[in-house]
Amino acid sequence: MAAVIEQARQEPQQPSDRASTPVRAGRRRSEESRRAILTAAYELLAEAGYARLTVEGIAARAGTGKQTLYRWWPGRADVLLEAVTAHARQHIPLPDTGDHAADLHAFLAATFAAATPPTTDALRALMAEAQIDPAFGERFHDTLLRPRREALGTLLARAHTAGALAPHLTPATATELAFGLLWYRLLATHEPLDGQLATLLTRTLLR
Amino acid sequence: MAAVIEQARQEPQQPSDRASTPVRAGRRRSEESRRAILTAAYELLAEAGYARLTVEGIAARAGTGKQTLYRWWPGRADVLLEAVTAHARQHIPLPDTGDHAADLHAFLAATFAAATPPTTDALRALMAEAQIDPAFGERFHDTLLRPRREALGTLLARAHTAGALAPHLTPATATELAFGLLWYRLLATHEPLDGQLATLLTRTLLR
Amino acid sequence: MAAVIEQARQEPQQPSDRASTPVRAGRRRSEESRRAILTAAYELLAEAGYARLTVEGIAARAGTGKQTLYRWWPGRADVLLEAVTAHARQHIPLPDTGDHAADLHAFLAATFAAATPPTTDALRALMAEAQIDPAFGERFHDTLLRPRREALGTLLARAHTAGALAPHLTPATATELAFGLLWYRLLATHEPLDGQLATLLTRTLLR
Amino acid sequence: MAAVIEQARQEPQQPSDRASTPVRAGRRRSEESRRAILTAAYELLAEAGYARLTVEGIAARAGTGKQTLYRWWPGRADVLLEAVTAHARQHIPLPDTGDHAADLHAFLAATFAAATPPTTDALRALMAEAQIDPAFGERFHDTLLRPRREALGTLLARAHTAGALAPHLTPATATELAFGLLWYRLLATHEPLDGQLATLLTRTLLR
DNA sequence: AAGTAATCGAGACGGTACGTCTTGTCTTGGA
DNA sequence: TCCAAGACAAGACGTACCGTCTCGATTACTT
Repeated sequence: MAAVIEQARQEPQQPSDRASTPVRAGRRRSEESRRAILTAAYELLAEAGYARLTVEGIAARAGTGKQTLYRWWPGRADVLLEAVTAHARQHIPLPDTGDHAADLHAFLAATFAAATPPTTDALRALMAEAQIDPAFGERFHDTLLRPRREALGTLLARAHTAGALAPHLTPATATELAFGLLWYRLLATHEPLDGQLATLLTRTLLR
Repeated sequence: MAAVIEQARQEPQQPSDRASTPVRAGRRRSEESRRAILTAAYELLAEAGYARLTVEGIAARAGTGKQTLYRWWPGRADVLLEAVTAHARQHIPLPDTGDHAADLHAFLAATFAAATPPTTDALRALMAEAQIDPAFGERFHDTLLRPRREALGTLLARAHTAGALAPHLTPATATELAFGLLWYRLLATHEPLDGQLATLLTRTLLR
Repeated sequence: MAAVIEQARQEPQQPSDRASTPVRAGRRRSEESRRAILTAAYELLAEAGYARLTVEGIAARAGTGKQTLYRWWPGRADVLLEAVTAHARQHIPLPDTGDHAADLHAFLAATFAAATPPTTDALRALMAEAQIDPAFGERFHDTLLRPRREALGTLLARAHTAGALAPHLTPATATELAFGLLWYRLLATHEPLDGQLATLLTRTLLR
Repeated sequence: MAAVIEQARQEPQQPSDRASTPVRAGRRRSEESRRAILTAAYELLAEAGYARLTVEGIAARAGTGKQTLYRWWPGRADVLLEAVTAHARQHIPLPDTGDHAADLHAFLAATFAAATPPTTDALRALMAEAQIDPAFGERFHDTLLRPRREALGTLLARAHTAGALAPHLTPATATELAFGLLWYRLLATHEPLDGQLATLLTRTLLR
């Protein structure tokens, strides 16, 4: 868990940066506190669930003040979002081998592989919060949902151009079918997502 | 809105009944309060969103005490669930004309037609709450999700038996694809669900 | 300590009453919580001093919620004020024997006797808060200071009418001299107030 | 206001000095920051009252860092104390003309004259803080209260030696009566202190 | 008609977390 | 060594709701 989060921030990503003044006075943001908060949030979510995940609890577990959390994130959901995106970054490549079916299958398999127990809890919480807090919903969309949707859309557009897409489907709807299935399993049935399902989806979406 | 809710309870449905003692002494449940609470919850959701929908607010708007709400529902989400199911009941028939494609299309079109603005807000809130409160999640599942999934499953099983299902698909996965698309649009993209989409789905899921 | 506070409220005094509606619905104010809060405040003041006397601490010690305190008092200072006035009520009679010197001495001696260690801490805190929060200052004035000033003023007015007041003095200034000495000792020198001082004041203020 | 404070520091007074090393390396204390802090504190007190006078507010108004304030003063009260003593220094002479009544009256009149609106707010705040923070109370006592009490004590001791004190009074109690009246007016009644009152006090304390 | 029993609106209760504010300390880069 | 800037841990503030618990009043069924 900690290991995962420590990997984030390799490239100076500045997830919630403030200004662009090149030289600034004053103490700099504590990278240690940032990581402690992300880790604490992730751990507490696993232990107690999102309903009992509180800003106070995160700060206490992380050994920081609440103000430090509020200074850098709007609330608990954004902390979780950063933790998840930091984690998920490496796992979503965009294969382009020329074999559309292989590419699609690889993408789906990688996506499904990233949606496993520690992360699924966070994803479900984030999607829930996105419904409740529209402002967070937009950030969630921009940060997590859209990039993945666009990646798959690009992949499927290539297939479409090559005439490989199943009849009647557009890249957009095919994307929605794929992610719809993913999220429906996460949110509604809680069934696992495996390679077999990736195969089935590949066959259904392509000719 | 109020009209919709007033229609519910035609058959004595006892949404959250207590015991089965046939005759009991004492004052009987106030139907007026029940309706006022359902209406107030629905209105407040539309006005302020789920984040600001509170038990206190509902009771105040309905002109009842909080205890009256807690006596008959576990919490705000269950009030909303009853309001939605009362509304949605009439709209989900299970057509069986022999024409699988027509049946499926009719089912999907009816389902999509029910998922329109006043209701979609409630559905999104309910799905969110189901992620946060697992106990409610089960009730949500049993009351709303499963019945619809089973209806579509039955319909698609008939098609499957007749060999009309698209290759590789089982009735279960086809159901997930359909509802996955529905919920993905509700939760993630907020795009409308129209008859055209029902046609596309029908063509994709059937041969 | 507790004993003192329990004596308060003998006559239904209703220190911070709300409305005058004779019949009210709803649960009634908990006398137990009220007493627990007054006692907790008094004890914590003695143990930790006014600087560390917090609303949270009082509520925690009293075993009540913070809201219960805020429902009935504006803040910690008003709790202390009620505790002190409940305590001090019995100790301030207004003697009228005809012997002005004896009356004055009795009044001062009783006043000084009430200003002893457990109470003095509270009085100093109240006077301090009165300087910092003008709104509380007015309540402090109306509840505690003025009644005592008026009592002594009445006593000294009788002496004045009988020509017993020291030359140049009015009842008002004589009152200010007496209470000025009292408060100066409480706030500035922390010297004790004894019967000897009452005698000296009596001789100085009367002929 | 600013003018008053700028006059302070004529003799190098070092209000809260550190060590006695005569010559030290490094940047020297900024007299500009010191004055800005004193002025800002005084202004903010007048504008917002002691309750809203914060270290952060003072530093922001003064254009300094908080650390600069904490480096030279223990807290906001000590800043105010320095501002007041700087102001009050010139106004309290110790007359000795041989005419005890004239001397006393002059002393009282000068003292009362110094206790006027801009300063009274600070005095009331200081006396309040002295009750709440005992450590500051001692500094307040040593810096402001005792010197004045000793001055008046000295004056009255001369009168006592000459047999001019009112019967039963000692220089100490007479001093307490005078300052008690002063502070009671400042803290409790907020009535002004005028020359007439000085006359009355002179007549009461002397034969 | 009297008694019993459950519901109702009202609202106080003990809790918990919120998001903000301020404290006093620490860490920067510059003077 | 000091300074302005500003992040930090800590902790209290006053508020908002939660779900529970009295209350007196009302409404039904049972005797």
